[in-house]
Amino acid sequence: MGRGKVELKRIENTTNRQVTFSKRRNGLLKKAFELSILCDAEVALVIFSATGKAYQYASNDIQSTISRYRDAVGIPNLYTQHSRTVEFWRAELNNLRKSIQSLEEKLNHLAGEDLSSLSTRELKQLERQLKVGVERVRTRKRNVIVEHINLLKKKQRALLDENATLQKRLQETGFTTCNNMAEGSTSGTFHRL
Amino acid sequence: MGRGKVELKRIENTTNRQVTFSKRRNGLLKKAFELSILCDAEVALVIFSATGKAYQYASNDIQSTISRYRDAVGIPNLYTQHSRTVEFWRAELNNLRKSIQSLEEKLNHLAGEDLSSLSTRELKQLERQLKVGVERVRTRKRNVIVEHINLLKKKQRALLDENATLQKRLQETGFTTCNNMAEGSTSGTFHRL
DNA sequence: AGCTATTGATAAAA
DNA sequence: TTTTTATCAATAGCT
Repeated sequence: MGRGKVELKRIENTTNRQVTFSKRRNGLLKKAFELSILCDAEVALVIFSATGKAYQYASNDIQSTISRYRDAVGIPNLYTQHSRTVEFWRAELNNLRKSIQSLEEKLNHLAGEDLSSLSTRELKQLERQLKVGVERVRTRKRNVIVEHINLLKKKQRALLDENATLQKRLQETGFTTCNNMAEGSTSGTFHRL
Repeated sequence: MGRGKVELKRIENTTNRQVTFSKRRNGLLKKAFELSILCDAEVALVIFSATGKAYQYASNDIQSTISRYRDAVGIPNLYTQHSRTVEFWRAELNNLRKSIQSLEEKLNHLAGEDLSSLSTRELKQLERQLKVGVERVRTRKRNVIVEHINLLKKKQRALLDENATLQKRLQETGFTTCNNMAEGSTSGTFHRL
């Protein structure tokens, strides 16, 4: 069609190519439209020019037609994939929620709450567990206090040493000093235990 | 083109419609192909017949062309939406995991483990909490035992009543019986407390 | 599925 | 670009 046949290859002349694109594009869009009307077909057509401009015709809706096409061809629909992923995450969340519920129940039991569901046997075990916990906490508390005391003792000893050294120096430099000068000294402070 | 003009409306004659569909479909596919070659264009074409059969031409790849089209038109890409959803779920999961971690830490503390991070003040509080727990569990245990005892007493009383009634009936029917016949009776059993 | 008379599309030119 | 026009291509109605 036209004043001469055209080879089926890229039209090298830029102007020609662009003109032909414009005409044929319109023709294609028109024919797509006609096909959908005349034959009751669902058509979706997308064209990008070489320069990147987009043209489109869709008898219904591009998204839905493409989606239908994917289903027809058996390509897993993104929506399907999406919902599967969501299902997966939902299951994960449920698992974690259950874990949390279980942990909270245990915590409640240890706090002495919601015990009505427990048997005598379970109550005994719970009591034992709590006793162990109390004992360990007490032990730890004792240790902490002992450590603290030891630390303070160490500091005290260091300060005493320092005091002795300072007194000694003062005596060596010829000054006499009374014992209570150590208190309020700028080079060291006695901490009360 | 053809022996007569055609109105732009659905062809009512089914055979005609199907034949026309076949012809025009091929024409459309051919023209789509020619456009992509002659003018260096990117073309994607999807056709569904009225009967649901799918036909397609794509100079490059349907998926990529459609994706490009979406970008061009500014429709948020499904992939983007998808990854956003995933991000959302991931955040939810992380929150729950943190909750679980926190609960487990508390449980550990109540079990007297991993106490090194606790201050003296916190240790004191923990001990108090455990003591409260123990006390409540003991109370519950006591209550359970008391309830159990009460239940058994009630049963015993019922059985004693039954025995008395039975003895009375036996005496009324003229039989004499000794007391220990009640034990091993088929109508009632003494449960040991 | 072929065959043509016709109509429709479009290449080249303006 | 769009219009014109000469040609070629597509296809409607028949077989």
